[in-house]
Amino acid sequence: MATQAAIPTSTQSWVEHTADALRRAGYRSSGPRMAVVETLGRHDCVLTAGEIADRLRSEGRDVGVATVYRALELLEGLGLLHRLETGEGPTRYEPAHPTGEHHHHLLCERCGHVSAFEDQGVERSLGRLARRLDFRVEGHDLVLRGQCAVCAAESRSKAEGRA
Amino acid sequence: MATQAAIPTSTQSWVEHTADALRRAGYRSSGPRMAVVETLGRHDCVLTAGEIADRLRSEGRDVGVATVYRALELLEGLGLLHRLETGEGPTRYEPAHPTGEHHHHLLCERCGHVSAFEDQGVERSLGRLARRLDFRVEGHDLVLRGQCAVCAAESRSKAEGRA
DNA sequence: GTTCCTGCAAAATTTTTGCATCAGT
DNA sequence: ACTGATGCAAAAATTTTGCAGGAAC
Repeated sequence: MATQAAIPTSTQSWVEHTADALRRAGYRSSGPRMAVVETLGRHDCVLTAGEIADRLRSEGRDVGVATVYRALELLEGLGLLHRLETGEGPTRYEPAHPTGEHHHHLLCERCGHVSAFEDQGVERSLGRLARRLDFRVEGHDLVLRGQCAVCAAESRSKAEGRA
Repeated sequence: MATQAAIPTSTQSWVEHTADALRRAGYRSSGPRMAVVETLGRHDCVLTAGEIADRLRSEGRDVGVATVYRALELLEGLGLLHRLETGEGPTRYEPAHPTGEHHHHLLCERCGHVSAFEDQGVERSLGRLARRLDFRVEGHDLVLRGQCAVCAAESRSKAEGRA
């Protein structure tokens, strides 16, 4: 029920869907803008604005940071991206799938690693909750904080060593 | 089950509990530090570092921003504060109650207002989920995004006016 | 040919840090 | 007294903005 495995992202289709959505909304599919979209589409994990700019630079496709930020802002406004803030470091972004299918995140507070999971039980609870609140719920963000398996094992063995 | 009413915060006791926890952890209960704690304790809603500094200044108790940030960092590290990032504006903080009792937030994306709610159904789902993951879950953050009742009413009446 | 988009660089915002001085225990 | 905490101011890190030139439609 709760999957922690790689989430199938059918990258290509999100990039295509995004290009369509931009055109339909009257925006241009310029080179730099699509370079940002393609970079996001190639990674199922979250990326920061800086990381996107760096990756593009290392591919020889220099795109100014301002352009990256503007593209991210536009895409998020169109519901094509999800934003994730973990409290450490800059804001991260990842593709939002048109199916409404989405996942949430596990943040390891020791190593900073972010991974994804899905859980239908939680989604159902959130759906029921949304119907009860005097608030028009349009989306939700959920982050579980703690220690990933690797770090948990490390801190366990350290504790044993000390004992 | 889902409460959106004011959450009883028994302010005084959190401030006292925090002073104790600081002392027990070997930290000093200095004037500026406790001024930050008391400001947080007087508000059940979230506050930013800047807001805390401003409130203190307007009370005549000037505390440097650096001190506010250092106090917030310390308190969060001791589990005495929760941190909330909404993606708009600076990080917000609020008291974390020693009972483990906690709430989550509703963020209105139109007016930026943040309110709180509790829901046992969601908490139970999250508990079940945590047991299934290969991850040592120590806490969770949940933000529901959308429109508050006021903004939803406004956008509804605007739509009618246009029709 | 328009109009939107980009890149650069400067500015704004938020948070962190170094260091001399001060206060809590 | 000792040691940690503060305040200031400078720096770092992240994001936004103005504007002249360039690219998409």
